[in-house]
Amino acid sequence: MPSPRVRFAPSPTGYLHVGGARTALFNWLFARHSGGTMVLRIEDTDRERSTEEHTRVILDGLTWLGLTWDEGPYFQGAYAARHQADAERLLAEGKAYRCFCTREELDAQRAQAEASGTAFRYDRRCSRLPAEEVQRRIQSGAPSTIRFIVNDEEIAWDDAVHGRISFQGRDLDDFVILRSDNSAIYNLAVVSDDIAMKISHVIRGDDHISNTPKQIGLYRALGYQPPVFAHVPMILGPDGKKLSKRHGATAVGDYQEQGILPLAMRNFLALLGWAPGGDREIVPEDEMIRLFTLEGIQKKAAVFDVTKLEWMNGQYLSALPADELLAPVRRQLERMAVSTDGRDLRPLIDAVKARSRTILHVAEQVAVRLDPERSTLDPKGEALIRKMGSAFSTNLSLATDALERVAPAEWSPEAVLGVVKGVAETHGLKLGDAMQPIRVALTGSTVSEPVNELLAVVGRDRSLQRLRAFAARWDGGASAG
RNA sequence: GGCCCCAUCGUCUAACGGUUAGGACGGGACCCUUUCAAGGUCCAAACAGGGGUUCGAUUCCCCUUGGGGCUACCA
Repeated sequence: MPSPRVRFAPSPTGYLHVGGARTALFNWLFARHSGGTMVLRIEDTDRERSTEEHTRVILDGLTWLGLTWDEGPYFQGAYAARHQADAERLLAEGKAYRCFCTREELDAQRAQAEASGTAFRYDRRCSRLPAEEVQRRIQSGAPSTIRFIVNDEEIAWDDAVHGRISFQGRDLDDFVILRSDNSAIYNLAVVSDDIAMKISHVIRGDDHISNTPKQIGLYRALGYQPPVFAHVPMILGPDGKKLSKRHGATAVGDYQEQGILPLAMRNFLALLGWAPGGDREIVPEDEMIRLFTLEGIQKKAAVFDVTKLEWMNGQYLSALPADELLAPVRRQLERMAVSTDGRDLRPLIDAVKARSRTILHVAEQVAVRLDPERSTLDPKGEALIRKMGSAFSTNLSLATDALERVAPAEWSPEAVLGVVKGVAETHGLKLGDAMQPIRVALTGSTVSEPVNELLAVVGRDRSLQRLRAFAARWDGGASAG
């Protein structure tokens, strides 16, 4: 068996959406698993809506996800001549005919059909035009399209994910394959290109199922064997509707922006509609490739759960060494206009990554450790201050006084821990009542790495300065603020 | 409306005729840490309904219901 050839064929009329990204991922996994070839084809035949900007964003998105292609990108627009030739060949062979119906006439027929409650099908009136009449109209300059003749017979195929799917020709109508400006309609362009590019497996979204019988008709009329079709389920929003802009972030770039790691995104997407079997959740690339099969793809549409994506991202974040997080965190800090003063960020990243779900979150926390003045008081921090009342600033001052006596050279997690413990003992405080105010003062939050490590990573001078200022601000309890 | 696809916890899924229907996210409880997380343990949570087939159906078939997609000189 020759090695499979697959393609990912986005149209550059929008950004790379998560649904498209997952289709690309499945194509890629299939190609890598089977030792096949992945072709990238940009379907830019909709001139009105296609832009170079979109093309670039789609390519960037695929690259970001690590979905490398072996051929292309090819641009469908370059093959207009072949598309037209294929249409004219079908015309010459009597498998298609010229249609002179105008858009207005067709709209009227459609409206009429709807009014009478019947399904609209093109009534083939132009197929009955005598040859001389067709010639006369062409001569007179009347615009025309080319329609493909759909025979009244069953068109079925064995879908690699759905099994057998069958349509009746009579339910389809003679669809247009070539516009009056001689440009090809999607269904023709795709088939013509897939034939030319020797595509053996068409892996695409479920929403193309109803196009498939038309395309199979075209393959046969053109004299070629249809490829294997695999229709992968849609990705839905939390409300169960097709994922769209109104659901918020749907473009791959949005998640990149939000600090999701490409490996996490790819892992998450792979598990949407496919499972490696067993209880696996975090699946490394080589395993994913080894285990992937079209038969393993789910038939049911899947809801995109951002919370689980973020959990998964957190898993990758915790597992990755600070070295590998350095670049994206730096980039984010730059965006936030945070100066790093040439400091080695790795210890700071290590301090916070286990408690973070996104790069954004890591960067924010790193920024706070670089300069506690950047911290903002979160609701839990505020609640703690309120709950402790005047004890908050009292305990904070007590701890600060003691910490001040630690020499700069001695400032370490161990030393600092000993000091705070000492304060708690001397004044009969629970350790938490001494620790938590420090945490809130330094981070604005009740969640962070162990407080002694936090103090160490922030540094002596910055810590003491911030602690003093914070104690003063909340002197006398929450009423002060 | 017509055609097509789909149906296991709220969500992602495992199960390929015989299981106390498993795991993960999220939720709850507890443990651990003389601090918060993280981590660990446990709990609640599903086979849409009805007919068949079968010794036996979540699993195979049919119907109903529900959801989704398509129905352009868009892709």
